[in-house]
Amino acid sequence: MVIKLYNTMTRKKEEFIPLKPNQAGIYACGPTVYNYAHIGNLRTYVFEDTLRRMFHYNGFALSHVMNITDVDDKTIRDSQKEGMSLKGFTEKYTKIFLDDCAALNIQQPDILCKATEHIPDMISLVQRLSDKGYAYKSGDGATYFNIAKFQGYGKLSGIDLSGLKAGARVASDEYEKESLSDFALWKTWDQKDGEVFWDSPFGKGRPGWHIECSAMSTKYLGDTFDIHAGAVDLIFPHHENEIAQTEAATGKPWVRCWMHAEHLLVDGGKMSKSLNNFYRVADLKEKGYDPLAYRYFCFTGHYRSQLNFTWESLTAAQRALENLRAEIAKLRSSEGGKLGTDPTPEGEKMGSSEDKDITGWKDKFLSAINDDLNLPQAIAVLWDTVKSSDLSSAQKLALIGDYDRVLGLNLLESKKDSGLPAEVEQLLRKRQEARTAKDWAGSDAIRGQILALGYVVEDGKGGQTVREKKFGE
RNA sequence: GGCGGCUUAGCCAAGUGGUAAGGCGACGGUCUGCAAAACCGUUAUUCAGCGGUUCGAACCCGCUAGCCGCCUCCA
Repeated sequence: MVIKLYNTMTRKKEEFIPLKPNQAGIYACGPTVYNYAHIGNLRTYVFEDTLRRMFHYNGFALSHVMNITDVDDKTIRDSQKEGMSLKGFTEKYTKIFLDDCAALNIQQPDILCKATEHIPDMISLVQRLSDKGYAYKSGDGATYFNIAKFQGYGKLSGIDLSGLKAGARVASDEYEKESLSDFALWKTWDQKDGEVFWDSPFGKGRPGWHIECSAMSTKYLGDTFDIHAGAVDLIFPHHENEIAQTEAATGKPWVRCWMHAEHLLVDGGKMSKSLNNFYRVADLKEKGYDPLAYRYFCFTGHYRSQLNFTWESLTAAQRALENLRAEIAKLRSSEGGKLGTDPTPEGEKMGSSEDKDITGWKDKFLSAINDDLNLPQAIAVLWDTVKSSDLSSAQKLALIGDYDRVLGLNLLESKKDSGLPAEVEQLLRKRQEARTAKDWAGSDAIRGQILALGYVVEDGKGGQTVREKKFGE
């Protein structure tokens, strides 16, 4: 089936045609590891994860590369503030970032590359630019890219350089550049950098911000590759500058499709520390939310739309996920346990005659995700499947397992049946006694005690049953 | 000032020319000692407002209002 993706460069949804059949090379801008990632950052990585999973679902082989920016102004500044070495400092935040990703079931890219481990690659790229006349050294020793020499600057962002002079933020104080728009390829060491520097033909210093992405993406994916992804704020100047320096160096078209995720808003506005609406995965956990509820929440809006985060909407997502799990548990029990924990682990054993009913459903799901990753639509297909009256429980479970290869919500992961706490068991016995004696007040009081322990008692025809309480119950 | 985007029920949101997906919530019914769960049913004659194109528009065009983002190191 055709895959359509929106390309920021052309501002259109286009059929995705890979450079090599059934293979895709993807470069995704990763984090600068100087602080904790917030949920807005993570939205972008959830998006990239679904992109990755969508390709796998379509049977593509993937080279998915992500960088870790572990040297820049902020990492240097804040590592000094925390009294740590740059390496120790960035490793700390890299680990936290990866843990957060794991909590959201974001799969690791095939190649995770650190800027500091690719300095020679960057130096040789700057050298090439220098040899071709695109770079110049300013009075302070830093090496800059000369934008005036590059045809087509601004083609991604649509920015008009002549209008930039009226811009609000133009830092003209720091360095001596020929043009305000020129950007650093190699920065000169200064005292504030302390121990952090590398020797290079351009002097002692460190790479500019953009050069790492050009150097590492072409190293691992070639001079031209399929997709470059990131969040919208990177369109300008980061990606614009990357294009300039990469295409200037190679003389070839670089990225075939640019994909950008929109921002997460909080209470209708930008997340900011001063508004105290700067949330981390740890904050969600602390409030009792399942991190995967945040993943589900991300799927309720399209990646190219701003999505408004509120606690109310996260709660809705949490409840929806719990309801989904409850439905799945019912499907399982109606299968009488004859299935294992995962009826079709790969979801690929379809196609046998009895499963022909489900290919129509699979097509619906595939159409949704192949249409520029329409996850809200895919979620709707999931619910329609769960509620369909035309499918058997086994078929539904097979489909859910299949969809979940893309959704990554661990829908078929069976909860370890850890059993009830002894305290709850005891209360249940006491409550049963009270009920036999028709002591309703006593029975209700014990129900309250059990609820306080996190369990809900329900009285059905076969007596009382317990389940874990739902969020907010 | 320049550029881009958004406005769909109480909330979160799909749909982008053929007559309003899905989730959450709410309400009514069945059941229950009461609840809960479950099941059944209800919940936008209408898509910010006005005008235009069209046999037909939430979807295309114009204007108005409101909101958001970017304009040199922010995902």
